[in-house]
Amino acid sequence: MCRMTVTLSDVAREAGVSLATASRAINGSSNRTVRPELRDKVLAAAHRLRYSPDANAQAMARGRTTALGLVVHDIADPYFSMIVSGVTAAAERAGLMVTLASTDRDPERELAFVDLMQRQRARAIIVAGGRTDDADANTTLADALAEYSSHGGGVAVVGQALLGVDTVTIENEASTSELATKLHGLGYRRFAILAGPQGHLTARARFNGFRDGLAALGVTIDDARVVHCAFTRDGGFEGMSELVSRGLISAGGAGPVDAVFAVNDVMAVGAMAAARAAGLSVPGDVGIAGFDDIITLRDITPSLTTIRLPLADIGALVTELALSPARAEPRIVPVDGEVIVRDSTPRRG
Amino acid sequence: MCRMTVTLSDVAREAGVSLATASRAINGSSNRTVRPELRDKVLAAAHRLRYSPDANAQAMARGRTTALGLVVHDIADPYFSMIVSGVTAAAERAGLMVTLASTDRDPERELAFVDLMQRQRARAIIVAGGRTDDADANTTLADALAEYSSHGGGVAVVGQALLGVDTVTIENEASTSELATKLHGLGYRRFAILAGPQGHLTARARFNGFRDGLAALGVTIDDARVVHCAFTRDGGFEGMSELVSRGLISAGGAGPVDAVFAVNDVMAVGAMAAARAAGLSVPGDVGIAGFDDIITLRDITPSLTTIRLPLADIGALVTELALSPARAEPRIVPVDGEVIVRDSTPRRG
DNA sequence: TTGTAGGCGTTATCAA
DNA sequence: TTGATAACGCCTACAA
Repeated sequence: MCRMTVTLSDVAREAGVSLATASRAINGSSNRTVRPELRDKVLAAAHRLRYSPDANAQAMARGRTTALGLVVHDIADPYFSMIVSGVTAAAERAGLMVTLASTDRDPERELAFVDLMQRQRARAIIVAGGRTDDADANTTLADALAEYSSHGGGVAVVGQALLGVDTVTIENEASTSELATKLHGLGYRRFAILAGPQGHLTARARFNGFRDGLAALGVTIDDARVVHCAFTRDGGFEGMSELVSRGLISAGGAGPVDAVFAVNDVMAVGAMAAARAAGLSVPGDVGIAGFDDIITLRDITPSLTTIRLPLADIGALVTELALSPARAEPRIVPVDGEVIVRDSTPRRG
Repeated sequence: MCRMTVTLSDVAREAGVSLATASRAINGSSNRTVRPELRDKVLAAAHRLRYSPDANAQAMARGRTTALGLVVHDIADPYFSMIVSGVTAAAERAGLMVTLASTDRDPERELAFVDLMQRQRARAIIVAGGRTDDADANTTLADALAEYSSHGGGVAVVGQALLGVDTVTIENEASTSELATKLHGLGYRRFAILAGPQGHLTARARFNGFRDGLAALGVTIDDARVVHCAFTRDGGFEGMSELVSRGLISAGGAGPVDAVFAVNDVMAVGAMAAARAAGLSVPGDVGIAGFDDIITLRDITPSLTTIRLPLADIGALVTELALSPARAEPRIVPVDGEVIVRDSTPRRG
């Protein structure tokens, strides 16, 4: 039934060769030097005994592992699951296995995972997900990553470049600025913004870019039209409800606001739901735009004006960064978003 | 810069104690026996030297790891990412790290991953995702899992109970049968089905359940109204387009079909898009129902009649199964779906 | 309570 | 080309 584990020694004995030879035959070590005849004998023995190499022992002997650590805020969020998809694909290509942690934005859990990967001697760690402006948390994480990195581990993050490591940054400002310009070009003039949580840097960047884009066109957004809310569907719902209850949006597009920009797609969808719940029509009474171009939401009605991010590519990219030899200076790789205008913001007569 | 790795020996020397004592102090081994005074000295030394235990070495010495393998078909699919979310949460509670593979439904990659986890001596392997009727692939996978299991690894799958291991099954037939009954109760009589791929067992079960539920009410579905298509959004789109082009669905609900059941939500959404693209209205011209109750799609318009699955719970459940001591007989844990009627299938006058 | 020493399964060095 | 044998970093009887 459950005989002891078969080790390489067993295989060697079975094949009538030395341990060293068996090792060489099975993994074709550096100097490919083992007579085919013996090699086959070893392989046959290994197969016969159902030998399975112990990866932990190999890792120890070789001094390197085959693990890649990946931290995301929330794996159930389509934004992250798409990035993870890109990472797993790239990792598989690189012959690595990915160890995943979904930390729910908890700095302590992020830290714990970095420590865990450090102990696992993982080859690299990837951190996905925007930071907040919690300087302590960022510093602590940066320190942990630096410590890990100083022992030869690769590190890369997607988000803001403030962890002192290779980073894939999203051109949030530029993209939202462009979105603002396009919406303006479509005839929108009176904007409100569902700006996400206060300390959320990605949310902030998207908000700033949008506001600045408008400012460049001479349009300003007063504070009463900026609602801070959770970075989630429910946050969008509540934010929009707030706008409605403030009397900013009303039927016939006659309200003080003719378009709402939500700093991500799921918020935008929540906002749409809130609008409907309030008896308002989108885009009839108000236009709505989001950010991310989440695939699952591509069939929403009306189709959502948004900014497309190549999330899977970003995952692949950050993996390459994490795996490539470290530079003295951290590399920053900016990724552009593409504004996509759809039915949720038709031309405003 | 990159000094050699700090080992436990270094810590022991620095603390002026033996290796054994250092080991006991740091991990508080079985018999908690180490004078507080010494313990503190060791801990201080460890901290001073920035000691990080080598998990691989520990795994080898202890003879057990802390890894949990998880295979899904496609991590970018919200169905799976939700399950993964449940698994990662449960794994964290159990003090395990999860190693993820997204296999894109490729049997060879599934196998490769099981083998990989076998070599890693992972504590357990979880396989999420319905099987196909490819007997060879199923047998091969079952064998690999059995082999793994015979070495003491835990195994559990969510899907069909044909791998000979603990399984969380979805009550596909019962749920879809109930859905059929409810739709019938709402006045629908002339159904078409977007049935998914031919060999896909989950798709088949959902189709069968729906058909049987109708049959019990004296309603039959002839083959012309069953379209096989990919288990994806695009599959749903194409399937619906096919139905339309066959002249089965037309404006005013006057066509031969008054409701379409898609075997999952993303297909249903694709079908909605196709209906719209064909100038048809949902639910005006045709009702549509799906399966899964994907959260991200909960705000789709019209809101989708579907069957809710507690996906995160399923993830937690399958994790518990995988981690609990193996039984002689595989356990089968059925999970019910809950029919949720929404706007996409209003009462039919 | 602490220390000594053997072992975990491989790889790698160095002779033969 | 092959084979002893020493690491690899840690845990754990067993002995002191």
